[in-house]
Amino acid sequence: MRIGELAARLGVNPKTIRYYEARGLLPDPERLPSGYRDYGPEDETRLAFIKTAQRLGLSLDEIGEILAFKERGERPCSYVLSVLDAQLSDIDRRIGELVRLRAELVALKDRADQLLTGAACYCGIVEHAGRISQMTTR
Amino acid sequence: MRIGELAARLGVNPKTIRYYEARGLLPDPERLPSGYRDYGPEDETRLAFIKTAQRLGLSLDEIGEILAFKERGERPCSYVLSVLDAQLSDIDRRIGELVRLRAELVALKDRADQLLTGAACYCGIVEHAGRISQMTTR
DNA sequence: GTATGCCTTCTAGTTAGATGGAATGTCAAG
DNA sequence: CTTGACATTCCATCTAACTAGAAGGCATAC
Repeated sequence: MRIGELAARLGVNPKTIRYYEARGLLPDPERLPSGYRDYGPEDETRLAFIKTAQRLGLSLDEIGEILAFKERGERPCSYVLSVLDAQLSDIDRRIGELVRLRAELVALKDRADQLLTGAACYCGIVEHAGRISQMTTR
Repeated sequence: MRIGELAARLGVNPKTIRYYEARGLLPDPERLPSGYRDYGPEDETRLAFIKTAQRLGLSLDEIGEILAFKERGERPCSYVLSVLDAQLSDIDRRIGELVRLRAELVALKDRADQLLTGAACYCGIVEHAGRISQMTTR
């Protein structure tokens, strides 16, 4: 598959894919006789992984380290292990924080549900609807 | 407490606090006779919330909406509720993804532990130690 | 009484991550 | 055989979120 199709499947800009390649996050792809990049399903998997990890707050550098490590068949050094450990405990902390934030939002919503008796109402926030919908659909 | 102390407690730059104030994330604080900003514990709580939410991937705009909503005593409109719902389901999705990523990292680490028999070893990644430690200590 | 901290406003630079545009080349359909 | 969608590279620009510096002035601490 060519870059446009891969980009469309994952909902990213083709430029972003070339950018990731330049940053070493994606391997140099096969090329068609025409010189076009030719991607397979494993590239799609890898790109999806990058996007997911990114949503979770990992930087491209961190994601690159994880990917490099996944590829490396050789013996890892203890330094690499410690990086991995650090990432793990970081993730644990984040899960905890997310759970707490979730609880807070739920409480907020419960309070809101009680206040809302059914009829539509007007409030200042709606005037920002444009900005908010941009915000929530990105 | 003045801006410097608040900044130090939370580990942020004083400039960042003024920046948040300018963005409307923090309320205009009380002022000392001297004109200095005077913060109380509730400001610290709020700033800590901002920083946590940010680590979890929310943008300053999103955080602002949540905070504005928390403050608003009046009846929320159903639009606001739907924004809150969207944020909640987003958070649920992220928790799930984090748990999966965690499992993946654990598997990776287990494989690594097996390979590592005890002695130190050299590997290419160590040559990037500078970059990595920058990365993991940020 | 002199550092050091904070105030204001303004301007400008930084980083990460991505995106846009120009100039040029390739491919598939009609 | 041309037209429009896509590809290439290179360079430049954009956004979010800071962060820094300067100018000029008052405040507080040792």
